[in-house]
Amino acid sequence: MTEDSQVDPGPEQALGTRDKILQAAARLFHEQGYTGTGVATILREAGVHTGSLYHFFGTKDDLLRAVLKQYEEWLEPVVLGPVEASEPDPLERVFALLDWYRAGMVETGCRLGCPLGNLALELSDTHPEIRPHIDVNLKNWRAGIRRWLEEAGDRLPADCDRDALSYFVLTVMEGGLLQARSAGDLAPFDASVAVLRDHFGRLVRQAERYSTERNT
Amino acid sequence: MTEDSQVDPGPEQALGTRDKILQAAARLFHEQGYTGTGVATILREAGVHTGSLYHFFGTKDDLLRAVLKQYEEWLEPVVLGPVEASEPDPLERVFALLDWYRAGMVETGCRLGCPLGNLALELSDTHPEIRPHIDVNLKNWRAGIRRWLEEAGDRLPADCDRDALSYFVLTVMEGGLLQARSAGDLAPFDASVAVLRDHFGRLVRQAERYSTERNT
DNA sequence: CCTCGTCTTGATCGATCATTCAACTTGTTT
DNA sequence: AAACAAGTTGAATGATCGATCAAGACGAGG
Repeated sequence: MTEDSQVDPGPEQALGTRDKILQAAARLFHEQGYTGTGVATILREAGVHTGSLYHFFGTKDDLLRAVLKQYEEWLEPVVLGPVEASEPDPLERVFALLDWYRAGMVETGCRLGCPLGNLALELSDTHPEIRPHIDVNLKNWRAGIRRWLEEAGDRLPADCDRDALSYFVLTVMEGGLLQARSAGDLAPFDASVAVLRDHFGRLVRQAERYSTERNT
Repeated sequence: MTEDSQVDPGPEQALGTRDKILQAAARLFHEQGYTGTGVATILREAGVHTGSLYHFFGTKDDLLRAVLKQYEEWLEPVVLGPVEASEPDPLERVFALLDWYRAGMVETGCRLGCPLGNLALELSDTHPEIRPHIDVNLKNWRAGIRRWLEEAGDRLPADCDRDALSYFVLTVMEGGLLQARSAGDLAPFDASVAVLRDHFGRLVRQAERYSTERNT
């Protein structure tokens, strides 16, 4: 019996035990937070047993680290890649990213928000050994955004601090999501994105102004 | 013995049992989060016993609500008032507020951050009955900021959406703090505030430009 | 067929979780 | 001084916490 007997299990069922745990843990940490999620719940949702979890992950902390590692690996293929594929304009990619997050919030009725942001605020004080792992993720996000800003070339003013601006985009995203979740309404997020767009508009117009001056 | 015997207890010791619990709970929720703080810890830090806590607060949830209520009452006297007293310029008050938060982060070595923001991300999904209480607090903050923006009058462009801008200021604050705590460094916060200041500068210059045009 | 390493099963551990409660002290009212 | 409410004490509850571990299942290599 080298071939599969009976039915072909769906791709969801085909996950190995380790991946089932990882998937369930990621979802539950996102929904309920790290401290708020018990190991027993992860086991139940993943459909595995105690020993399996502790076979692959020595500790609940280790499991969290594995989840954060997976987030690192997903950034390019799941987040940045699709955005770059759907939006050629580097500056518009910033807002496509924000829209992507917005769509996620609409789907869940203003719940959940950013998994990294949630863990960041929950754990960066109490779990010092976890903080760097969250920081690496945010750093990668920021590097992706900065790449777009640099691609934009002279469409942004030459003296514009693209590093600070890449921090700023993440800031707007996380801060906007925080307020949207508290309000149960996307208005705070939308208002924040609108102001960010206004700011980008001013930067672009300033760069255009300089460029036309140079050509006369 | 109608008069106090022996020593006059310091103002810290003079707190009633209820206030001691409230103070300890507020501090611990801020440091460790709501889920991460056990009732036993609150009792130990407050120096009271089980029954006392449940005499004044029927539930851990009720205690959290009382903490949030206290935050509401503290906003004017502890936050907005001092900022307004120290900084007469309404626009500069926005940045004085951000500086006030920054100073708190410096004191604690980039720890803690905003107590409301922490609770917002931790609980707005899992504790739906708490979410409105957090939202009211954020709404009050925003109202205070919007008051300043309106005081600024025509120093901001007439078509400038002050409501969106007040959302935006809070967004920058919370988003900047989140990144600063993850990084263990204030650079993300400072970079974000710098961009915000740049944006305000552009708004003010736009308003000035319009005003001089009108006068010629 | 046997054995070894990988993985799974599930009972079990002590610690901690939020909460309850009856007994007790204290201060005020009559 | 009797009565009563307000507040305190601390033991005890069952539930759940993260983690351990011995026993078994399973496939691969000899």
